Amino acid sequence: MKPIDEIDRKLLNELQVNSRITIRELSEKLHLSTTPIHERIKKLEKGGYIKQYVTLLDPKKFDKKLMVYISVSLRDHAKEAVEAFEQEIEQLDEVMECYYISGSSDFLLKVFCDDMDGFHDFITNKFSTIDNITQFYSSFVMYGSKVKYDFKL
Amino acid sequence: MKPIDEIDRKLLNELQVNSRITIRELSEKLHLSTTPIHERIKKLEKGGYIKQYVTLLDPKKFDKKLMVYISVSLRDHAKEAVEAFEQEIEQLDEVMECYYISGSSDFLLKVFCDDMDGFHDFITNKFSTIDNITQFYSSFVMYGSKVKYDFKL
DNA sequence: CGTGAAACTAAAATGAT
DNA sequence: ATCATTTTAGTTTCACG
Repeated sequence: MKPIDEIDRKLLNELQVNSRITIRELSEKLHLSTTPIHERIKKLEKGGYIKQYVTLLDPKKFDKKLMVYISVSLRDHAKEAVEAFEQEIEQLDEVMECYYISGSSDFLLKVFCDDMDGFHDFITNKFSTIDNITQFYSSFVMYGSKVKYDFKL
Repeated sequence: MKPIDEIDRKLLNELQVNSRITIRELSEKLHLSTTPIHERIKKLEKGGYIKQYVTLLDPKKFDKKLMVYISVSLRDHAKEAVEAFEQEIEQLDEVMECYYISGSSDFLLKVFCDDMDGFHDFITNKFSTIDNITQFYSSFVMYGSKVKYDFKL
């Protein structure tokens, strides 16, 4: 697909940090009428540049007070075994992100739990019942000093 | 602030996965008129339940083809030294997330770069110039088998 | 690719229950 | 706290430059 120009960049920079901005507001900020703004957004959606418009909640307001990164090592690294692991992870609501990584472990998981009791329950009753895990290491997040979702375009 | 009820939960579940949904659509899905939907959203925003409406882009479409997790160990763990490190990280556009964690390292960083050359440049010219870093370990993300931003409410 | 206006659709404010 | 209505604002399409 055709490359993105300066107007698209400005458009996306606004949308990244506020997805509920109106087309009117965007047209004023970019000094264009609403028509090209509307058409460009549709084009960027169809072209796959825009993946999703999401609402970020405050996890702590919903009792998700604990964020944990878990490094996981598997025993069997065959394609089927890895995919089976991924499918099991897919079922777990607590796992927000799961990445296949290079290095000393195989997967890195970002997990949200209510608290330590909830994490204990997650590990004993859900996570550690998954076969093919040889070992895992949990890093508890004490706080986030930087969290953003927008790229500098 | 007062607790969230079943209607708020449904509302937030819809908004989490599509922040550009209209109030009308929400009113149809929840079998309510637009007024309470509108008021509830405003209340959830003011109450801090809703943090931000963001647009997620496809990093690969913007040449951010490499995602790397970096575990960082610091030499000095005094409050001022840790805050100084955080402030340096704040300046780096490549760092999307930075967490202070428990365990064998101090910080975990999520970093996006164009490619290996870009990562090399980031490490040599930006990251490793930060004082107080004793060692760091990079895990390259080969792929994400699960990435979501919505909590099950 | 862009403008500007028309027609359509939705949001916000109001008063009533 | 919700509904029905009105007013205000935003979206979308189209003829045209």
